[in-house]
Parts: sequence; C-alpha cells; structure tokens
Amino acid sequence: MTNDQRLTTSDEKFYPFDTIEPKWQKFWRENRLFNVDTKNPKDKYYCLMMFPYPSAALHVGHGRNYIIGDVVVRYKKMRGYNVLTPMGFDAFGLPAENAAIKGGIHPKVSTLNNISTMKRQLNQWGVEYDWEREVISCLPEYYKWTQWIFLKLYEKNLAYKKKAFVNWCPSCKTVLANEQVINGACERCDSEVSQKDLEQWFFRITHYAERLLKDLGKLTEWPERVKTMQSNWIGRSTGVEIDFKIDGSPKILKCFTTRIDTIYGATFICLAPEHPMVSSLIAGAPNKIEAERAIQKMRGESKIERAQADITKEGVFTGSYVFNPVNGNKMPVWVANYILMEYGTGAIMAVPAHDTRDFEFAKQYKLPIEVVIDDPKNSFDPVTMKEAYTSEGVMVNSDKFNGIPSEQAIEKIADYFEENKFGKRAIQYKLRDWLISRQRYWGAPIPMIYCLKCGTVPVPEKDLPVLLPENVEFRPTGESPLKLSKDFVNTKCPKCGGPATRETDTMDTFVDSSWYYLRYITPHLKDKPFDTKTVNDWLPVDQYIGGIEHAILHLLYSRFITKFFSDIGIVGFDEPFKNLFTQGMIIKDGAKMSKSKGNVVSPDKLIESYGADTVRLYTLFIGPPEKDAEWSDRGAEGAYRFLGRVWRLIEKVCSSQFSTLNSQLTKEEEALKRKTHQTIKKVTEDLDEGFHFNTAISAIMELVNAAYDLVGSGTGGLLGSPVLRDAAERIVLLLSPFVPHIAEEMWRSLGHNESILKASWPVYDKSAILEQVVTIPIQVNGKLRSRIEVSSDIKEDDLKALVLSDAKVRPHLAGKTVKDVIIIPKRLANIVLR
RNA sequence: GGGCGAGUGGUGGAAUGGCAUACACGACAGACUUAAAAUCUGUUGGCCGCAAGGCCUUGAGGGUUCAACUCCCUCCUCGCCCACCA
Repeated sequence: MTNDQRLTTSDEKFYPFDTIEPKWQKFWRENRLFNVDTKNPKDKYYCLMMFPYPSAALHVGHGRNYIIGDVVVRYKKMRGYNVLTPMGFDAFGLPAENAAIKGGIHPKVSTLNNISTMKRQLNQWGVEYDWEREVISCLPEYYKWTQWIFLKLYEKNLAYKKKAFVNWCPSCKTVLANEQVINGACERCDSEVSQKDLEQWFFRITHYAERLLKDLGKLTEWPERVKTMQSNWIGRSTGVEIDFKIDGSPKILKCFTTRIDTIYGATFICLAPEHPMVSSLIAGAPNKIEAERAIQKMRGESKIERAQADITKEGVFTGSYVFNPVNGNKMPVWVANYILMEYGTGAIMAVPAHDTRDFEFAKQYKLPIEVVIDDPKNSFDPVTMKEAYTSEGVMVNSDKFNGIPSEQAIEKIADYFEENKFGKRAIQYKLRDWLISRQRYWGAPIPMIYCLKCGTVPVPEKDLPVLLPENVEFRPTGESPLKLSKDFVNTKCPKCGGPATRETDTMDTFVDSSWYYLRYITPHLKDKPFDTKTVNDWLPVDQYIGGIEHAILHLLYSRFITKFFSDIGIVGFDEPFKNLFTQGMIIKDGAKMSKSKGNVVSPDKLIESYGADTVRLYTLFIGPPEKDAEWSDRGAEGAYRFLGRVWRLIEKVCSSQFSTLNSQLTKEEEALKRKTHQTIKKVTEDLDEGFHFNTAISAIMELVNAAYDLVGSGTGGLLGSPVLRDAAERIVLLLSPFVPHIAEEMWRSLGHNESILKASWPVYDKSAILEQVVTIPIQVNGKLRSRIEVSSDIKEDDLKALVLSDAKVRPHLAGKTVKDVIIIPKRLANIVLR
C-alpha cells in the first residue's frame, strides 16, 4: 500500500465542511465582497494572478497559484486595503485547435466549456475574484483591442514584415518565436525545430532592448533569478565593430568583437554560411564548386545540430582575403558552421590563441596562431599551446600596445580604431525582434490587408475587430486555415476600394497576454482598450503572482508593451508589475504533474473528502511557496486533522460561560496571553515580509496546541477564562486568509454578525509579548552545559555570577582559568576557558 | 562551458552568527473501545550508559569567531536557466 491510497476511512466528518463551504462561497459572492469600484482608488491594492490557459481541468499544482493569491487578497482586505482581484482566461492557443482537429469540437466550444469547468473549480477552492471584470482573450470584444495594439505598433513602425529564416515546428505546423525554442526544440511539443525562409510579422522589441535591460534595476521587488534570466536573454555586450577592407573589392566586411585587445592576434576571418557576402567572396575561388557544396551542407544543418557545442567544426576557404587594419596583414576569409548569422554581423575575426572555438578551428584547418596576450605566470608558444588562453593578461606582439594590461588595451585600442576610422564602438544584444505571425487558426487575426494597387494597408480602426470566421476547416497544412475561407480572405482595399486580400496569419497568443492586466481595470469599454486615468490610478500591479516558466516570455513581452503604451502616452508608468512572486511547482512521484505522465492530483476528490480548506491549508503548509514541493495525500490528511482540532476547540469555547474580568491573571493565563500575542506578531511578519505561509501556519498550530494544553481534557483548565476566549478569536482571525470557510463559520459561532472579511487583522500588544522570566542557555567553550531561569531584566554582572556558580557548569570549570564570560542579553551565556 | 539555486532526522521542512532538528507527516507505546477507526496522552537524530550523564551530528574537507546550518576558501552531488553569442 503506498502512502497515498490509505485515506481516512471514517465516514464521520470532523466538521461539516460540505455544508459550510458552499454556504460561505455563496454569501461572499452575493454580498459582492470581492467586487471593487475602480472609480475609487483610495488605499488601492491590485493583486493579480497570471490568468490561465483554459485546459481541461485544474490540478492541485495549478491551485497553488490561486490559493497563494487568495491568501494575499484576504489578508490585504483585513488590513484595510481596497483590493482589486480580477481573473480571466488566456483563451486562444494551440491545444484547443489540436483537439478540434482530433475530436471535431470547435475550439470556441471546447474553450468556453473548459472555462466554465475551471470557474467551477476556482469557486470550489474558495478563491474569490471580481468576476464582473472577467476577460476572455478569444472573444471579439477583447481581441479587437489586441488588433488595435498591432495597428498602433504598425503606425509607429514597431510592427513590420520581413522575409527571414524563422523557427519552424513541423509538428505544430507553425513558426515559433526565439523565446519558444528550447535547445532547438519546440517548447510545446518538443519536436525538433527547423529553419524556414518565410515572410513574417515582427514586433521591434529590440528597439526597447536597452530600456528593458536598464529598467530591471527599478524592479527591486522582483526575484533576482527572474531579473538575471531576463538580463541574460537580452544579452547586452559592448565591443568594437571593425571595418575590414576586402582585397580586390571596394566592399567592406564588418565584424563585431568584444575583445578588440586581441586584434593583433587575428589571423583569419569566419563568416556564417548564411552571410549575404558569401556568394561574392567565393566567386573567384579555385575550389568554387567544392566550397559551394560545403556551404550548402552547413546551411542544411538544423538548429539543434548547430546548437550543440560539441559538434565538429566545419569550414571552407572562400578564396578571398581582407586586411587587418592595425598591421596590414592579409587574412583569409573562411565560412564556418560555428558562426551564427543572427548575432553580431554574422562574421568574426578569429583569434585562435585567445578564443577556444577559433583555436579548435585553427588546429583543424592548420591556420596560423599568434599569441598577443601573455599570462604573467606563463609564456605561451603557439606551437605547443594545448588550448586558447582566454583570460586577461599583458599585451605582447601588439606594436605600441605591448606591455599594458589587456583590460586597459580594450579601451585604448577602441580609441585608436575610432581615431583612425578603422571601425567604431558598438553594442550588441542577443535579443531578437519578436516574431508574432502564426500559421494557425485559433488566434487573433492580424489586421492587415494586401491590395495589388496600394500594397500593404492596415485595417482602419473603425473596422475592428477583424472577426475570426467560425466556419473553417482545421486541417493543418502549414499555412493558416484562414486561407481556406474565401469570405475571410477576399475583401476590399480600405484605401482604393479595389479587390484585396486579408493577412491570414494570426497573432502569437503572447500578444493577447501582454496587456490583459490593463483591460481588467475598465473591462467593458467599447471605444478604447482601457481608460487611461483609471488605469493610472490602479497600476502598476501591486502584487503579481505566477509560475517561473514565464520569467522570460510573458514578463518580457508585457514590459515591452507597457513601455510602448507609456511612449504613446496612454499609460503613465513604464513598468507594469511592482512586486513579482513566482511560486514553485507541485511535484508528484518525482515529476511535474501532467496528464501524459498520469500523475495528476485532482482537487475535486480531495475537496469532496476533506473540504477546500484542507486542500488550501496543506498546499500552503507543504513548504516555502517559491520552491518546488512533493505532494502527499497523507500530508493533506494532517491538515484536515488540524482543522478538526481547531473546530473542537472553538466548540468548547463557544459552549463555555465566560467570566467578565479577572483581577489577576493566573500563570497559565499569562502564558497563553503571551503566546497569543507572539503568534500575532509572527504571523503578521511572515505575511508582510514575504510569503512565509508555512511558518505562519506552524505558528498558529503552536498556539492551538498551547490552548489545548490549558483547556485540558474534559471540563477543567482554563475554560471560562476571557484569556482563552481572546486566544480563540485571534486564532480564527489569523487562520481566516488561509482557511476562509471554516474561519467564517467559527467567527459567526463566536457571536459576530459581520463577515470576518470585514474584521480587522489583529494587532499584537508589545507589552504582552515580553517575558518576565527567560531561560538562558549556558555554554562552556561553545558547548551547551546548562540552562538557568532568570528575570529578564537581570543585570549582566549578576547573571555572570549566577552562570559561574551553576551546579552543572562548575565541574567543567575545575582546574581551568576563566578567560571571559560572554553574555548576550536574554539569549545566551558562554564561558570561555583558557 | 557560463550563470543562479539547493544539499539539515525515516519524510516535508524550521532556524541567516547565539539552545540545530520548531511545526507537520510517518513510526512506536498507552488510554478509550467487544474490536477497529477517530480522538486523547506520551516517546521518536545517532552512538555509549541501568541511570546521572557523555560523545557525535546540518553533502565532504579546511578557515574566520567566544560561538558557524548560517560568513570565507576548496571539492562533491543534485536542480534550474543560458549556451559555438564573437
């Protein structure tokens, strides 16, 4: 029997969660406790969870995101914030279309069905939203504005069409953005991605590369990890672009390098096989036929082959030479498979002595190696060198730059290049423009028209939305299914009225999700995507919560769109998300939950057996929320047991008679009061300083245990003490963000008439947490030997004396000299012996 | 190859220079019960010891410190991200 099969066998429930949960869910909704009037932004707090793609059903892994968000929302509400918490669906996308091809159900039908299932699940979890603001990206009232954004980008020359080698997924039969290619494979289906020369629409995100990078500095409340990933993805590097004169040609060959200090060691040039100058450079080569064949072969290598660092380097000499501007040396020009056309200028100066790849290539093709940087400890001989020396060092064989440290030479030689017009300083980014065309049906149509007379014409704003036709064949052909719809394709040119055709590609769904957080603010506007003033009142988002898998894609695109909106003056901020929290995955049997692996834990059954509060509590208690965590049904059972314990405690308290005021608290009452206030402090700090739900919950567990200790079994103990009643009320309040249904029910049982959401978060009393007596551990040379109880305001000298005379300590001091006694007030004493 | 993160009981984890193993799961024992479940009460890092107590223990090794899971150095293992990026 595995540890998950044995669930509670008792039919008896610890408490009637099956009646109280639906009851309070209905109550919260009917009383509109989570609905917000955006006209009143006083004390606003915008808490946003990444909206989901509507797949068949949610599992407990998805739940973590929404539960975390719901805790934040409820906590902030109790702290008096006006909390906006909207939800919607990222409803365009491939899975629905693939399902339609397989099962024949229209994507719109299956998507809307899935949405209603997911809404039911979200409701059952007790995660509440302002559903009046729901946005669904596949509906015309939403994608009209996605298309509008395209037009605005086009207007500003930030959307453009070009023919390019693009990533093509043969299984999804569509192109992919660079961000969607993982190790040369499709991020969705893992098929090997090939290259295709296609005419496609791009967004000029590179125009924003510098700002996207620089402004990461403003995002002080984002995880470092996400910022590092974005910064690596943008990949800024500074260097020099060198103009090489070609022997026997008036043309110039440009190369980018970050290591201009090694220019004297450059012995040849390498071009990417796709470099536009390749054909003219090989024109006069003696081995022209052979070279052309080799270059064709290199071009045919797939991205996945090319991406492997251990692939054998291949190259071929073009027959042409260029001159090294610093010394006039003639350098042969090669074509090599390790040069990428997409980066830099698609051509490099090769410095075999100081670059690992160039070294390998030079050895293979017996090209000269010239050392120009010496390691202060070693001197290199190009003949015996086993590998390239890529670190810094001292310049040698570099004419007037000899003897200076190489890192200084970078600046000096760059100046020298600019003075002599050999080239200029340049900045390169790894970030590429965002390819947004998709040859698929289930997406927002790109609002462009092609007229034989007028060329490419944008759809006028008044004609939006360009509606996605519903009667369409879904068979994937490698071209957009929209091409098959004559009614869609054939149209009139908005300029000349003549016959014209529509663009049939749809937009990447990441365009839909790059602006949805703005639509929530004024979701029903008919004449614009959002109202600028209201959006400025409510954004940036105060807390964004979602999965780490969006660290680059969605978060980078959203930042780009926001900066664009800021530039055209329709928003008054240039970063959309102030705080970002990325939660870890829930793992089952060592793997991420997925239908294909068959390790999905459905919340439905768990909620049926234990209730939503149990699922919530366990999900929050499982571990630090930013880390991955292994799901165990047994753990969930423990959470259920705890809620049963709390329920019975409150029952006991409710059925007791309470004396009004005790003149003098007993020792036990003092202890419970202190523990209560310490717990308020701990839980509040855990919620304020981060998302430390697991430790907050364990603190409440400790308080419940302490209360039980004092209640005793049966009727004795503290029952009837106002201190106990006070503790009970605080327990319910502290628990309420985590387990809202049971908390609401117990709150009413304790005699309150208003929702616990309207109650204030408890505040701890500073004087109540002070201990009059503290236990001081005593160490001798750092080893624990004894403990003593002392008054917390004891004087240091008195404590020293007590420590040295302690019965358990004295034997350890025998025959030794006390060198020092270290006292850390209220914490610890350490006797240092010689 | 580069970057980031992690490594603590049988398990999830707590402690960010000051009592290592909080809280929970599991296990064991007891109470209740005809019995079981549930509940309640204990015990539960390892070794030695009847006990008092002692010794060891946070991936390995070294260092700083009165004091190190925590800081520094070297190494090992795992995870994630990036990767022929010039």
